[in-house]
Amino acid sequence: MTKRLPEDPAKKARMLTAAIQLFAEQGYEPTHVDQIAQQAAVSKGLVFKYFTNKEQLYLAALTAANQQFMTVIDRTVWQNSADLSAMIINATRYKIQLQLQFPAEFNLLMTAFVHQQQLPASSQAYVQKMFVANHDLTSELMTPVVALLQFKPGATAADLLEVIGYITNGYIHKIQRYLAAHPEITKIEQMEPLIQDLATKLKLVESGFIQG
Amino acid sequence: MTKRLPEDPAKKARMLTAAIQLFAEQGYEPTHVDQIAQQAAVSKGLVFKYFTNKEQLYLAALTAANQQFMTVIDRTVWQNSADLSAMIINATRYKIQLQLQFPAEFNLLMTAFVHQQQLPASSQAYVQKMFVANHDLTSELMTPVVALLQFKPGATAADLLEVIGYITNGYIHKIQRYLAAHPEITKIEQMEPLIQDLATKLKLVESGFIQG
Amino acid sequence: MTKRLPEDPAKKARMLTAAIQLFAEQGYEPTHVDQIAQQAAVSKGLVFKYFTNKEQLYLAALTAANQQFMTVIDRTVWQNSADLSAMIINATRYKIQLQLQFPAEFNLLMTAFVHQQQLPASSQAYVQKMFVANHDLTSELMTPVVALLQFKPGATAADLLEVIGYITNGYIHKIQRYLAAHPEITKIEQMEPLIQDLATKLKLVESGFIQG
Amino acid sequence: MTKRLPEDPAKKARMLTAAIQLFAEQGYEPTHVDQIAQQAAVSKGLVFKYFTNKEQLYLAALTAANQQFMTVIDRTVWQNSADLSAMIINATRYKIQLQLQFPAEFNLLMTAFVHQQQLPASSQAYVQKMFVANHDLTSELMTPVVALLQFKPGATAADLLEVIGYITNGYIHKIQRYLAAHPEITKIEQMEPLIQDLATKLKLVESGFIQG
DNA sequence: AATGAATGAGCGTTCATTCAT
DNA sequence: AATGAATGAACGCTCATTCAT
Repeated sequence: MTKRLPEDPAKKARMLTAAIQLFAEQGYEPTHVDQIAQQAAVSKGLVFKYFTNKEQLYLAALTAANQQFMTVIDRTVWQNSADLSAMIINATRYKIQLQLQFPAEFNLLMTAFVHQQQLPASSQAYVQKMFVANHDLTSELMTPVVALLQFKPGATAADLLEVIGYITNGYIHKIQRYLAAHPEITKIEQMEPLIQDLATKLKLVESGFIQG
Repeated sequence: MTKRLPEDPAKKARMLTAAIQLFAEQGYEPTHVDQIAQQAAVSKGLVFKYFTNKEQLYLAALTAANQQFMTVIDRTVWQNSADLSAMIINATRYKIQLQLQFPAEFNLLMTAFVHQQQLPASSQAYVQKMFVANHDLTSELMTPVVALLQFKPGATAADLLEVIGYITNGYIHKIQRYLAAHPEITKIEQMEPLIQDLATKLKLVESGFIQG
Repeated sequence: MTKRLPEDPAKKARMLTAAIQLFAEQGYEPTHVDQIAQQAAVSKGLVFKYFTNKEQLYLAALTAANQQFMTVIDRTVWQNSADLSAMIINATRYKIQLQLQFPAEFNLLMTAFVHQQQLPASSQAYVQKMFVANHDLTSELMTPVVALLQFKPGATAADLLEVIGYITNGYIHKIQRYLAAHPEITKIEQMEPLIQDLATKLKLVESGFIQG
Repeated sequence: MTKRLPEDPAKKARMLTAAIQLFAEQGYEPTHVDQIAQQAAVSKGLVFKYFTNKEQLYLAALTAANQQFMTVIDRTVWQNSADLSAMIINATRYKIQLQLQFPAEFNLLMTAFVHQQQLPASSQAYVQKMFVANHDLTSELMTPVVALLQFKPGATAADLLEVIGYITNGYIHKIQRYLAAHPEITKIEQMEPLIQDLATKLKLVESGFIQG
């Protein structure tokens, strides 16, 4: 309803791109608005006109990064999988692909949780909500696949999802560290060994590590 | 009566306590030396006399928090366990106890990794080393127990340790969030349901979630 | 109306003027950037934007003061002189004129040597070079005149130049002290007695004080 | 009349020695009371008890350095000279000896004039007076010798004394720079060439540089 | 008398934010 | 709308001075 200010979308996009990259690389405090403006090839004043203050800019960067993934995401990756392990492998492979494609956005979201405490309370709630939504989406996509499984007595779908969540989360961090240490990697194929390793582990979680 | 010492241990302790708490709550950059001095009820000058500069103070806080746990830690918790799950449960219960007893120290160490990039390079190396040492200690304590297990074909002790690492790590964060949201909890007994839940999950990882 | 320039020359000039005056009056350490900003009627931040730090500001003040004289200096004063005494008198009269015209600049340069040891090493080199250049210029201007003189046995042009250097140097200080004590003096004519006195002395040095 | 506080003369002397050396080496501002106390092997508190504040300490150091020379000075050096040049040479040689013997004191007095402006007005007056007294002493010692000279028409004893003052002053600075650059020099004999050079110049001033 | 731990005003410097153009 | 010069609060840190012991 409220008439939006006429904003140049190209400039706004450049600012967000710069913000995403620099906040992801350096964190919240060490990134200066000056830097972002310069990298976006706009004036500092315009950054404040479009985003009010540094905190809002950070939040906008976070939202944009999240949107990036939400827009691009291909749900069929989750849906067209034979079984749970295959699904997770597909999903992980897909995430790595996204990470290779949008490294700055990916990094920003990964570090966002951590920087929450450095932001005013109001922002923290927003970040929180975003992550909950992400988590819910993943659950939603996984639930139908898990529902088909035949669980042992005492085991539940929720338990398995939670455990898988911890493992994949840990693995994503491992991969991120690996990619950061090996910037020459640009193709998903080069990550295949790690993906297969994760597959093995997930299979073992399904069927059990221990003889008996 | 009390002889004035070159370094008053009471004051130094107050400064470290304040530093641990504030760095843990707010992170490195947003915490100001003034704040720490005020909370420790000493002058700003004294903080610099005792710790040279803000970076060293952070490092000292980190070291003190780490020492706290290293000193107090009871290795028998790991060693006197019937099986792997029992061991991890004992360890987790023990960690929760420490977290309840030294919440600020615990939080500081948990966030230290994350703040690494915001610290000068020299500090990063120190933090890194500390965490490697911690990880090595855990591995050392766990290895003998895992060695006794009978693994299924294709499963290895290393795989299991890695997976367990991800799960317990995720669980520790879950518990930390839970405790932060429920400050009324002061006794380990109140956390018993969560611990039992973790136990169930670990058992399932050992034996498998899926029928057949 | 006035276009806002990246560096407002009026402001920069005000800062330099203030810096020259205050550094000259008080020396390097006792002069505070706050003071300079206030006297120049700009914010402290702007001083740093224009001059990076206090040391560079001092150097800029020094350079500006030096430039002032280099630009204004009229070499014909040295060149169109009948003999050595006349030349030195002309030069001295000219220096007094400059001192009356740019007292702060003059004072700053006079005290610069002395403050060298209180400046960071990098600045010392610069100051040193500036003074050597000044000395070289004076020598260059004087050499042709001295070369025409008929020296007594045992006397050399170099000796005479050195002695004259000590005397004029001492005299310049004397005049500077005199002007500082008599701020009502604004015209070179009022200094004529001192100049004539110096002329007499230089003549005596040429021909000798002592009978026989 | 007023009962003096019981002061330990040995400690006071150590403080003054340290103050003289450090103020001479580093100047007023860059020298810290901490440093002086440490070098004097007394507590910082005692320095303030004995000298009230840093400024008074500086003044005391100056006075002590001056006293050092006043006490030690051998007036016969001036008095037992055949003629003016001999007298000045003797005096200069003597000053160099003092400079070698009490380098810190000598340096402090040489730089005092310059640091005057960095001290509060009250101190400046004191320093001023000290230098005037020194000058008067030199004049008093020289006057009888100069009085014996047979001056050319237009030349006066006062003129000659002034000119000689400038030259010797310039020369003392030259020697001081030379000694600072050649710390291996410890004996007056090593300075003899410079002294002879000065002698030559003074003779030339007496009799004139120029033929005819 | 003597100490040196403790203080805090004040320094140089940074950077988010404002505003004249 | 867009700029970037200008601001000033706030930071980390120093050091003359004080005062409990």
